Amino acid sequence: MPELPEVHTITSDLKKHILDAVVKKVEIKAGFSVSPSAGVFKKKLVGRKITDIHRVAKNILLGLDSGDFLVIHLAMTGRLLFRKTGFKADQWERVIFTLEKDGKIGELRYTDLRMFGKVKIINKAEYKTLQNKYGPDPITETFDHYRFLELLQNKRTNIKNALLDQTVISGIGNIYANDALWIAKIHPGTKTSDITPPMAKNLLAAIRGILNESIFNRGSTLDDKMYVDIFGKQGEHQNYFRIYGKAECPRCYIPVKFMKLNGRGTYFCENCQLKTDQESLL
DNA sequence: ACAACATCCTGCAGGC
DNA sequence: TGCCTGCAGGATGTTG
Ligand SMILES: [Zn+2]
Repeated sequence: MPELPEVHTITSDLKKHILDAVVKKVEIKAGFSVSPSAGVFKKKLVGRKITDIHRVAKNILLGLDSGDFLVIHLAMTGRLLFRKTGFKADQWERVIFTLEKDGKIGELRYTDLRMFGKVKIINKAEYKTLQNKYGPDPITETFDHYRFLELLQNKRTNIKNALLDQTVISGIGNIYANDALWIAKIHPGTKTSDITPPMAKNLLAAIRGILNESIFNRGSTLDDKMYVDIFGKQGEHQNYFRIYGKAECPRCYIPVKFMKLNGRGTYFCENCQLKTDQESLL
């Protein structure tokens, strides 16, 4: 599923290929809703130049020369595919943007099997609101583990659920939450109130480490093949998962435990992931 | 106020 | 074979 590394990969590829492109045509497929509704959406987009491309949390933002932003959130099954006009139709096409850059025409296709994703145009004020609702970004923002711990402890829940809360820290999804907790040797069910500064330090380093590693590997493509880059190519980081989807702990060589935590699949090792500060036991 | 739960939707796997 | 159930999980709306 697209989390920070996958959205980062897509955003940086888009920056290389469609920055300064002009939107020539927009087609919204039946059954899919954009915001504002189709007529206004097209009017705000056709003829506009894409002057800026960046990521906010798991959103892809395309800044327009009108001052508006096209915001795309892929949720779980959304894809952005960059195709030559006439390239065979993709599965689950929802919105087709025809773009012109340097006299060449191409298409940016938003496809989404389950249609949980969002495609919308927002103005500058709404952009500010969007930015402000998220917790700090572990890749693009500098903050220390004391600040991180403070944010975590604003939530009275377990640590894994807090990591998935985008208002605490942005960009982490279920896969990297599982793996970061394994790297930091923290049990996913640990209450945020039981996290100590050394644990927060390890965890923040684990989060930054695993996200950067996945960015290097161009993201993770699961067996469902849902995440691919803008050229339809799979990521590689699924080959380096630590605990997510694993049967055996790579540190202890014992079976991995699986449970549902707040409704999400949670993998952990009951031997090396504890609910206490492991340093303090020494 | 806020944590936990239900919901949106489709495709696929597993059981009978 | 084919029907049914459950599962996947990001974000939001609802419940307690
Ligand atoms: Zn272990």
